[in-house]
Amino acid sequence: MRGDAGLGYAAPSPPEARVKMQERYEPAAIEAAARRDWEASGAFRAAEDPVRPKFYCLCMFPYPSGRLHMGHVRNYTIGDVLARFMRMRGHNVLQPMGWDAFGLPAENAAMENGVPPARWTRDNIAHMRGQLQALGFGLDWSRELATCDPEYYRWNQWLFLRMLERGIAYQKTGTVNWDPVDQTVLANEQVIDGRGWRTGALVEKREIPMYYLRITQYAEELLTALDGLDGWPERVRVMQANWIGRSEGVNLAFPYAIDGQQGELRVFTTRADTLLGVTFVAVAAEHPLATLAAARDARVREFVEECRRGSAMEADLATIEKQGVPTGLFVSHPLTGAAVEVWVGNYVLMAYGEGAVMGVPGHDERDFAFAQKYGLPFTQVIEVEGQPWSTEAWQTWYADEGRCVNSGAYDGLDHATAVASIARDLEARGLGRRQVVWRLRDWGISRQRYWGCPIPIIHCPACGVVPVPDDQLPVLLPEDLVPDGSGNPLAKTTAFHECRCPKCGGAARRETDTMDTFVDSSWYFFRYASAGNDRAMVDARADYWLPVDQYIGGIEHAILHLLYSRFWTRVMRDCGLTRIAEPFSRLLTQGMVLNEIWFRKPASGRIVYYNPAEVESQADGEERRGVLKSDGQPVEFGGIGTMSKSRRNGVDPQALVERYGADTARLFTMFAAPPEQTLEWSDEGVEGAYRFMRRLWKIVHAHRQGGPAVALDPAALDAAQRGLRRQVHQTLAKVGDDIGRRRTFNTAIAAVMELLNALSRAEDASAQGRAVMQQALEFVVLMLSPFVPHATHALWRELGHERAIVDEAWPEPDPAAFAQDTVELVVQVNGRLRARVPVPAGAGEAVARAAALADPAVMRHIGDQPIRKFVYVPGKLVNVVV
RNA sequence: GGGCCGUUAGCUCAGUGGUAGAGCAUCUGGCUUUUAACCAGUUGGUCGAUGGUUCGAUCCCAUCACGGCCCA
Repeated sequence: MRGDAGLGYAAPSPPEARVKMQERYEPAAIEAAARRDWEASGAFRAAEDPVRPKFYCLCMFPYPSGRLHMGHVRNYTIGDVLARFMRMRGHNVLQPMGWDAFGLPAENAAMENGVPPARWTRDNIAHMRGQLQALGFGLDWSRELATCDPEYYRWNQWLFLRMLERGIAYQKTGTVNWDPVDQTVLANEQVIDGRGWRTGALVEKREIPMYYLRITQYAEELLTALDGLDGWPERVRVMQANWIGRSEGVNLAFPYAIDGQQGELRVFTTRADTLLGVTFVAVAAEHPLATLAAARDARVREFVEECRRGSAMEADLATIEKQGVPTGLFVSHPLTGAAVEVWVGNYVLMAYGEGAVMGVPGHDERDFAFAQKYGLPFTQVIEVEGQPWSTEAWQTWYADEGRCVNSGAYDGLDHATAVASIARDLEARGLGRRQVVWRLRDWGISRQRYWGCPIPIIHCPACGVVPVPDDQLPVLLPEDLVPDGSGNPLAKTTAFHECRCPKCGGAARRETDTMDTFVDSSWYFFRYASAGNDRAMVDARADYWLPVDQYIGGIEHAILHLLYSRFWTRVMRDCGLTRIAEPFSRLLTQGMVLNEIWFRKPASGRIVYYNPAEVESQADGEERRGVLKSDGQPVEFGGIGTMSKSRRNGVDPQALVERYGADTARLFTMFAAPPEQTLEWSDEGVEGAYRFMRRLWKIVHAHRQGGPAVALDPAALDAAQRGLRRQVHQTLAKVGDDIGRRRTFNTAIAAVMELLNALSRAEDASAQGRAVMQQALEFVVLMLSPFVPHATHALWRELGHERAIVDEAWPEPDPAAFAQDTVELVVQVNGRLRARVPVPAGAGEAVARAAALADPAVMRHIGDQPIRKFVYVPGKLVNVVV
C-alpha cells in the first residue's frame, strides 16, 4: 500500500483543518512539499503486478558530465509526461534512471585536475541525481545503476565469455590510431586533421589484436525485423537499413597473368547484366594490383599516396572529382576474354566489397564521368524503349534496369533474367557466383583505455588466450588510477595485469584493454528490471517488464546504440536469458534544443561568443541586431543553433528551476514544440508559461473562495452551462488523444490553455454554474498533472480531494456532454463561404437545404441560376453548385 | 551526391478533403494593497511557387524553389 513508507511524514490533514490556501503561486514551497509527499509514500516504486497492464517507460540514461543540460530536461520531461499519463490510464508503470558512467571525458577530466575518474564520475552522479530529483520526475530510484559499478559490469564480462564460447566474440587484428609521442591509442575524435589532439604529432595507423562481436551473423535478422518495428520513426528504420546495407549481386573474377603469375581480380556488382559493357576496371589505392603497379611506375606511386591522404567517407566520395591513373596492367574479361585495363581510382574503397569495381561507363554515373575525363571507350548494353543513348551527357535513365543490347546471347533479356543467366554462365566457368554482401562490419569492442569495463581474458605464455573463469568474475577495475595521457594506466599497473593462468597456474598477463562503452548501454534496460540480483544477469522480473514500451532519446543514437542493443538482446535470447528479440517497442526521438548565437570577431584573434542573456537584441527588418548589455557595443548575430558549450548559448536548467520552479521549466519545454522537432529557446515563452501557472493557481483560489460546490446535475444546466461543459469534455477528449496517441504535448497544453481562458471568462455564481466550474477545474488539474505535477498535487487537495493526484485515474469524457441542440451550418455557393445558418442538431438534408436556400445572402449569390448539385456534410456545411 | 523532414500570423507551432486557429509578441483601454504585475479588448494570413485531381485543396498528386537533419 502506498502511503505508509514510514519516513516520518504525517498523513495530509483534511482540507478544512489546514491553513488557508496561499493566494500567491510560490513554486519553491509547493514543489518541495509535493516531492516530500511522493518520497514519503514511495509513489514511484514499481512492483510487478500480473493484473494491471505494464508500461515500461525508458529514457536514454545520461553520461554523468557534471551538470544537467536542457536536452536532458526535455528528454526526461517527455518520458515523465508519458509515464504519469499511462499511470493515470491504469498501467503499472516503471520509469527507472541510471548512469552511462564509463568513457573518455572522465579520463580527460582526470588529466586536467588529477582526480581519479572514479571519484569525478561519482561526484557528478551525486550532483546530477539531485538536479533530476528537483525536476520532479516520477522515477523509481531503487533501481538506479551506474555502468561503472562492478555489480553491473561483471555481467558485461559474463556475457562476453558466453559469446566467446559460442563464437560470437572472437579475436582478430584491427587498425587503431597511434600517437607516437604519447605512446597511446587515440579515439577517432581525438584525431584532428591526422594529428593527435594533445601532441600534434602525426598519427600512425597500427594493427593490433582486438576483440570483435559477430554482429554480421545477425545482419539478416536485424534487417528484416525492422519491418515489424512499426512503433519506430520511419527515418530511424531507414537509417538502420542503410547502415546494415544488404545488396544482392554477383561476385566475379577477371583472371590475369602478370609477370608469369596467375591471379584473379575480384569485383562485386549488383549489375551483372551490364558485364558486356565493361571497358575498364578500377581498383582502390590499397589494392594489391595498385601496390604492384606503384612499385614499377612513379606516377601510380604518387597517385596512390595522394589517395591515402584523402577521405574515406561516402559523403565525400560522392562529391569529389573522379580521378585515376592507368596501371599499365591488363586483366581478361570473364566472358569474352578481351583485355581490360586496370586503373587506380580515387572513388573506389578498399573497405567495401572487394576493393575493385568493373567500369561500365555506359550505365554507371561515376564510371561515365571517369571515362569522359580520361577518354575511355563507352558501350551501350542496356536499352530503355524510346530513350536515345549517347556519350554526350549523363542521363539518369542510363542506370535504369532495361533490356540487354550489344551483349551477344543475352540480348533482349530483362534485368533479372540477364543477371541470372550471366551468373549461371560465370559459375560454369568457375569465374563467378551469386553473392549477398553487407555494408555492416563486425563490432570491434576493444578500447586501449582505462575507464571502461575490463575484458575478462588472461594471456598465458604456455596456454595462449585463456578466458577468466566465471567464479573469478568480476575482473575489478582499480578505481584509484589517474591517467596521464601516455598510454593505458592499466598496462603500467602490475597489481592489475600480473596474474596466474587459470589453466596451468603459471605466470600470465591480464588483458588491459577495456570494452567499448556501447557495450554498457546495450542492455542496461534489462538490468533495471532485475535490480539487485547478484546471482544472475537477469531474472523473471525482466520477463515481466521487457520489452520497453516506450523508449525516448536523441536522434544521434538512431544507428549505433539502437542497433547494438537489438543485437545484444538477440544474443541474450540465444543464450536463453530472454524471450524477446526486440528491446524497444516504441521509439520517440526528441528534437534538439536551440538558442540564438551571438559573437564578436576581433580583427586579431579568435571569435568570442556571448550568451543570449548577455545581449540586448532587436529585430531590424530582416536582420537581427544586438548590443552587449555590459558595454553597449554591437555584437553579431550568428543564427539559431544547438545549445553548446563552445558557442556559450546554453541555458542552465538549474538557474531556470531556481527562478521559476520545475513546473514552469517542464511546461515550457513541452509547450514550445512537438517532442520530435527542434525547440527554440525563448525567454518570453518561459515567462508565458510562468504566467499561465500563476493564472491557474489564481483561478482555483478564486473558485475555492466561494466554498464547496454542489453536485453537478447535467439535466439542470442552462444553455451557457451546457456550452461550457461541452468544451470541458471536448478538451478532455482531445488532450487524451494528443498525449496518448499523437504524442503532441504542445497541442494538448494549448487546448488546456484555451479552456482555462474560457473558464476565466465565465462568471456564473449559481449553484450549477459553480458545479460546472468545479468539475472543469478538476479536469484541468488532472489533465495538467503529467506536465506540472507539483502544482497540480497541491491544487488537487485544494479542490477538496484526500487522495494524492498521482493515484487518480484519467477522467473519461461524457459523450452526452458533446450533444448540441442546434449546430451552425456553413453555406457555400460554388465552394465559397456565403452564409452560416443554424439548424437543429441531426437535421436531415431536406431541412438543411431549406434553411440554406432561405438565407438572403445565399439567395443573392444563386440568383436565378439553376442548382446543378447540392453537397451536404451533416452537422458541418452545405455547398450549392450553380 | 543520396536519403529523410519541413515551408501556415511578427515569433513558435496546430489544423489528417469541408468555417484558417492557439500561445507568445504588438497595439488600445482599464485596474492597482502592482513593481517576477494583473484584467479586458485589438491588430495581424497571396497557407513557399506553379500546375493537376475535386462540387470544394493548407490538406491528395506532380514539378520547382528555399531551409533543416543524417550518411564507416
